Amino acid sequence: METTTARGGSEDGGDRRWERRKEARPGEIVSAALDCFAERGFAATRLEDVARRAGVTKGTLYLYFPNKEELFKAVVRESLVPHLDRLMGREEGEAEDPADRLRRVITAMAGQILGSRLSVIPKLVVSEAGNFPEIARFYRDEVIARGRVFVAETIREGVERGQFRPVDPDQAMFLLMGPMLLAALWPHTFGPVDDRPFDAQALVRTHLDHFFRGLSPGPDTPDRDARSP
Amino acid sequence: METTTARGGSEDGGDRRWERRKEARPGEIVSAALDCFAERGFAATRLEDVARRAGVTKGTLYLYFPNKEELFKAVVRESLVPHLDRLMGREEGEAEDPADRLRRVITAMAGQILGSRLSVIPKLVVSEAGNFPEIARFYRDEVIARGRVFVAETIREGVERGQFRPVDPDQAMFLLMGPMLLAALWPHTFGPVDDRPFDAQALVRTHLDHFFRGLSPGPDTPDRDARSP
Amino acid sequence: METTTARGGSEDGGDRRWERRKEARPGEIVSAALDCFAERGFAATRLEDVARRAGVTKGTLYLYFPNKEELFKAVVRESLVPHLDRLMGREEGEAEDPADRLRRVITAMAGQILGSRLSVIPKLVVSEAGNFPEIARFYRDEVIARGRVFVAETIREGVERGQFRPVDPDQAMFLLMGPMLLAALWPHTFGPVDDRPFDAQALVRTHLDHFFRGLSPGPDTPDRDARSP
Amino acid sequence: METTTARGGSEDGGDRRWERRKEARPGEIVSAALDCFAERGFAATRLEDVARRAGVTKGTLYLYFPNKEELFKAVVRESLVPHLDRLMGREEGEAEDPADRLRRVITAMAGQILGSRLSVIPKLVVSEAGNFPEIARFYRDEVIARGRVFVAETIREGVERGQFRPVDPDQAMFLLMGPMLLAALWPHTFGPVDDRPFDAQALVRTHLDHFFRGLSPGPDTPDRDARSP
DNA sequence: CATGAATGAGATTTCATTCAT
DNA sequence: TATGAATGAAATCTCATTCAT
Repeated sequence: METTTARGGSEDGGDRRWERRKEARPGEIVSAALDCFAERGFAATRLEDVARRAGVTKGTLYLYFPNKEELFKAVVRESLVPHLDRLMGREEGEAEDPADRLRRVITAMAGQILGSRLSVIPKLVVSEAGNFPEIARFYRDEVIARGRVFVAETIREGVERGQFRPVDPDQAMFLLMGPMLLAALWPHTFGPVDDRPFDAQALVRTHLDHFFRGLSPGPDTPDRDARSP
Repeated sequence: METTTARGGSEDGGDRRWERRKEARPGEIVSAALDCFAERGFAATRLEDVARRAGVTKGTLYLYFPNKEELFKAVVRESLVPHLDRLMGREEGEAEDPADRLRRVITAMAGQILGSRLSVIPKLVVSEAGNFPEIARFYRDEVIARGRVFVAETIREGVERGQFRPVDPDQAMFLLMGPMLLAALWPHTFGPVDDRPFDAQALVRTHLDHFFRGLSPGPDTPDRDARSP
Repeated sequence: METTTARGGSEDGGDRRWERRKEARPGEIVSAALDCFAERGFAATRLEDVARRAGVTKGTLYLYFPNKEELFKAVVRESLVPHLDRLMGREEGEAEDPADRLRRVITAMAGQILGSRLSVIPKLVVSEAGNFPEIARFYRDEVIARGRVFVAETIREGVERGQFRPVDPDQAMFLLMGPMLLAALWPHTFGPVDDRPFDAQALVRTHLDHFFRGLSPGPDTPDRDARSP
Repeated sequence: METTTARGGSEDGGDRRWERRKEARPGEIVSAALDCFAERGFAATRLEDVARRAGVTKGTLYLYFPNKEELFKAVVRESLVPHLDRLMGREEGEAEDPADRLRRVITAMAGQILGSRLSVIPKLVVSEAGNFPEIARFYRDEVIARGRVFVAETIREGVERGQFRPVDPDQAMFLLMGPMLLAALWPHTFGPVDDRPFDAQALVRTHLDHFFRGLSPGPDTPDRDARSP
């Protein structure tokens, strides 16, 4: 469908250079859309702005994407998913222990996603999911599910190895991702109005440190009261 | 779901328009607005919907609120802020130690906010802050700032007492609130499309447990690498 | 200032002083309306502003005037017409010759009308006549007609006396009033955006001078070409 | 009076919407706007009426004019200004003496402007200037200023040549334009309610005659009293 | 493929007017 | 007589989407 960063090398070499645009278009549009969404949000972005930034006209957008929503899905698919695939893909030798692997992936996420314009995507999803369930479904399937499996498996492995104390892997995943989400949303939400500096990278480092402390199978159990009130 | 106060028919003799209820109106409107915002989000909510649900006409809205944005701020001010004030107010004797106090407040927040329709408010703020900076500023001043002080002070006190290991109170606050935010956003974002049950209360309990573990001044420091990559 | 007219001395003397307001009300409202109309024009004036300035509420306005249009007519009737009646009323001895009489009246008009907030009224009439024919009719009957008769008669008298050259009295009236109208409209139209000073009084003096020159039965007829092209 | 291009039915196969006539549209819209403004005034004209009369939809208006005010300015710019430029442009040989030139221009104005629907424009400006200062400024710059220069210079020239008695050129301009303004406003103000015929052309002829009489450097000065009262 | 003129369905906001009190 | 809460009908302006060219 419409595609992609794609264009997997196939006919690329041909001499019909003047047709290059045709194949580049969708990618250019998607990139322009991400920029616009990042600046103004989904609803407030006018397709005309996207078109202008992509160097085409509004009509052209509709040649590649049936509507604004699909354009948004394309943005997620093209911009975020490949990153995540790369990040979470098993390394070659993969002798890493679970903690190291999580640390590596989360740190890379912090660097490559939180530190880039991609960090708006979670905000966009949160914002639009309600009115565009299709977006929610898509994001859950394409992004959340991948992360869920990766984190939960890694946690489970760590628990099995006795490296982590016994925890519910799913809950652990939420605990791991919570501060990450906050770090992603904060600059887009309060950045422009808050004067205190916000260092997402530092926060993530502290988070990882704290997270693994809490996960370590230490002898003491400080929970006086973990029951509900 | 259409109305509430309703109006029965239209030509029926009993004309319940022109009811003067100056006292009750603002509250009813705010409540109706919260419902509508919860269902459709801020931007997608039409003032006509709010009016209908509150049993008044569009014009009446403007009698009490100068514009949509102020209506939103009123929702936050009337619905959320009083809760927070109550939650974070010092108890009578207040001999609690810092951990107990945090635990109590967070648990109450989970019960009273995460478990209610108020949980949409953070989502609304995240969604609309970009286009309505005034909302962001307002929320930061009225909500975030309050919480920031409370949490940071409590953490600091715990650190001073030697109850917590030395941490930056501000970062600790983000770590504490991250999973809370996730718990608030999740149902409104993926609730309708995700089949797995999501138990915010249980997540918060686990979170608190894990959070204080990570904060305990245990002897071992498992951070192999807390430096940036 | 309040105005004028009305309340024709009849029961005024009574001791029921506390009821005075009731009788003063219409006048106060009319005066407030004139102020508002002067500041913002007819259409842009909100009845709420009029009410506030008159120290009453919107509803009260409707006790005295059935609608905005009638309020406007009342303004003209109460504010302008009495002035004109006084201005154009024959003096006691009235031995004046026509030129002196015109000069006196026009000069007084310049002083009392052009120099006061009453000068907006012509502007309001021009502005609203199209949408409110009733206003046009009313103004023509109550204001224009009076002036028409006065000026035309005086001119005719001057012509008969041989003091003025023979002219059509009606056309002469338009020629006399044209610059007066311009002097009334200019400040309300271009005053706020034009930096050059505009001295209506001086203009009127020059106008009278020039007007009577043109009217004097001099020997020479400079019109090379008074025919239409 | 309703429409023009019309659209016949609605379900009929021949769909005449979606006609692309980029060249013609702005002119048609401006013309339709002038008609509407003439009928109802600026504020009371709904853009929907303009659109319907121009045979387009509301949205199309905004393709060519960013807002109602700009549409009005376009009307003035396209309809009135070119006329004036033509009228006041120097003739070829231009040996005319000042009086002849003024006479020619004013007579042409009377014929081409007073005698056409363009005569509403002054009325519109007077009506709306208060609420739309931008319109006032624009009109002063584009129309008044041109006329001011032309008339004042011509008068000055006449004075220098000894053809006119010494007068302040600016005041003379107001005196010249006063009756012209009256002639323009009258039909739009009292035309529909006044039964007496109003012959603007004849009035202008008389005005010119009278104006130049008053300007002629005759020996006698009839002003007994040109000083302020 | 691409264009961009044209559409048309709203959405917020304003205010003259009404009427229960 | 007076109030002022409530109404409801616009009116401007926006923008995703369509489609003739």
